[in-house]
Amino acid sequence: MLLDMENHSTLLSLNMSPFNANSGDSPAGTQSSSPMPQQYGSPPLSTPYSSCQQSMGMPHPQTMMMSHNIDTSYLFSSGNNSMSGIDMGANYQMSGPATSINTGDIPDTKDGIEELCPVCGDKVSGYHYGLLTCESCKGFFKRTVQNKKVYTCVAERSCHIDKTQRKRCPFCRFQKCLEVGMKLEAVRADRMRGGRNKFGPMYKRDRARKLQMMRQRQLAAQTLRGSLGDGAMYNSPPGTSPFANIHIKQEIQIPQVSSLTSSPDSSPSPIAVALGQVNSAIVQPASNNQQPALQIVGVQGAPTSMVMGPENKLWGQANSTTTSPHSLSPKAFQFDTLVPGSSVPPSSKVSPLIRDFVQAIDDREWQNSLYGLLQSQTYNQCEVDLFELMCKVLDQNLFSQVDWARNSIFFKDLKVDDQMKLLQHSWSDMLVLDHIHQRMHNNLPDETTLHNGQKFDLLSLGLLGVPSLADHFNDITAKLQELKFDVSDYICIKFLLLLNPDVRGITNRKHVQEGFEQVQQALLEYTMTCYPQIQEKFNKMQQLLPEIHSLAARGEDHLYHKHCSGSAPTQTLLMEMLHAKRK
DNA sequence: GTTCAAGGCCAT
DNA sequence: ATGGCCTTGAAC
Repeated sequence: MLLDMENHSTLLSLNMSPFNANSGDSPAGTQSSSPMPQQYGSPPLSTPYSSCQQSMGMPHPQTMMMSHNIDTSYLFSSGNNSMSGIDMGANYQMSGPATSINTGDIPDTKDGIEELCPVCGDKVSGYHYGLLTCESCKGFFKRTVQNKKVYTCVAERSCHIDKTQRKRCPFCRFQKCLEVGMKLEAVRADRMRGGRNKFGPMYKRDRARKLQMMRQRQLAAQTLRGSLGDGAMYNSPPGTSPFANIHIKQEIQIPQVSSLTSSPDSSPSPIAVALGQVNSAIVQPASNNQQPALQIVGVQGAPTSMVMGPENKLWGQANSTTTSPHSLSPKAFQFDTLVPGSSVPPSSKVSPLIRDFVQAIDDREWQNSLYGLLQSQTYNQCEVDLFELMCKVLDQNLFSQVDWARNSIFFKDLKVDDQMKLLQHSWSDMLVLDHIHQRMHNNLPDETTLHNGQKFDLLSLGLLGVPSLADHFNDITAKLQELKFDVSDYICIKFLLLLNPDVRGITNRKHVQEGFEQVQQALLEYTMTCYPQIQEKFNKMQQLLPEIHSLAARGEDHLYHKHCSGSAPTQTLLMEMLHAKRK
């Protein structure tokens, strides 16, 4: 089940690859040696994070991996999502449009965009080491890398970094530089001056995107002005007008999963952790990414369902470039909130089992997580690898799925071994089914524009990255639509996929079988009672399961081969699932 | 020739 | 050590 240990060890180097300039395409082809000191590559695996006083100048590989760990641990948060502990200080201000709107000029990127440094919030002076930062953070980053500085945090490795306090803790400042995406490999080992590096085209594209976004905003503002009358928006107090002063305040709610790919050798496998194999302990989300992310505390029996804290801001409303999540209620499908004409049957006709199933669905959370991840992953990034991003989203969905399962009736009573086997067998089917559900019942679009302007193909999530499966996917969706496939059907089918008594090696097959049959019975009664006009709805739905399975299996193959060719992130739950099935 | 993101310099 | 300003030089 666990990934091979050798994978774990290669992982360290793999994980460092973005920062290791020894690859063939180092900037300007000049990098001849890693700027990192030795301990960078050989972390003390046995005592990770043991002390913040530990002298560690350059970020430890493990601190770079914290995202993964946080991500794992979020499954175990008990209603106290502390992701807000990651304070990116991320003011991404675009005040340019205000000027341009007033003057009617089309701004250029230099005058039009006034962004704040993602590290400290100071004024940006240009692109430095991969992204727009201020002059001081540029210099700080350069000095740190060039001189192989070793910093220590005297506090909790979570110091707030802003313009006035950035000098206080270089350790945390450098951590933040890395978090926001400053690139080590852009610092030249040979100190050659001048010229351009491989990031040049990226900066150019980023500039073009920003310009385009500004123009779109300006257009929108002009349209709005036209419809509201000229004075309308200028009379608003600062910050209240939709366009006069556009602030895109970003709060990272889902940790970046860019380092989702790694964990120390000694750590349990993602799925084992996710399932709570670790002494049934609750793993608390790290309050910030500087700390041991997988803190195992000895709290037993605490609630483990994940509830977004109120501090988790949704996808920025001001962000006009990204499709907003649909207005979903916290629990999107409550039978009692039935509206006339809705396809959801009245609660009186629904068995308590199904009612409970449906009420446990939280689609708003699903979409928040999705858009939150897309947001955090593209934060101040000129361009991201869309396939890699898709894998990260799938991985996150997988974590959510494990979390859902482990809190679900029938499943939660099983031993972890059985749970693993069931999940290994059904995860991809369930991912596909989830996507069908999000698309059918929550109008999930097939595409969204990321914060950096790139288009992200949401449908590819449902296709597990295989575009050619779109027809098959649409065909299945159409058939389900004909059957008036509703939310109750969805969740029951999901349980049937999960509680598959035919999975090999299940020790407590009887319990799985009982659960399966109870859900089957409930679904059968439900379809007969609520959809008597649809002949054989139950059977027809069941007949579609092999089709979903075949689609998912093709997606799995594709992902597996991408992984084997080195194109997919490693050491993710997703990849572990792919490997598990092939063992 | 111009641009602009690298590295360097030096007052603080 | 910091950070504002200067110099450099490949890409355009």
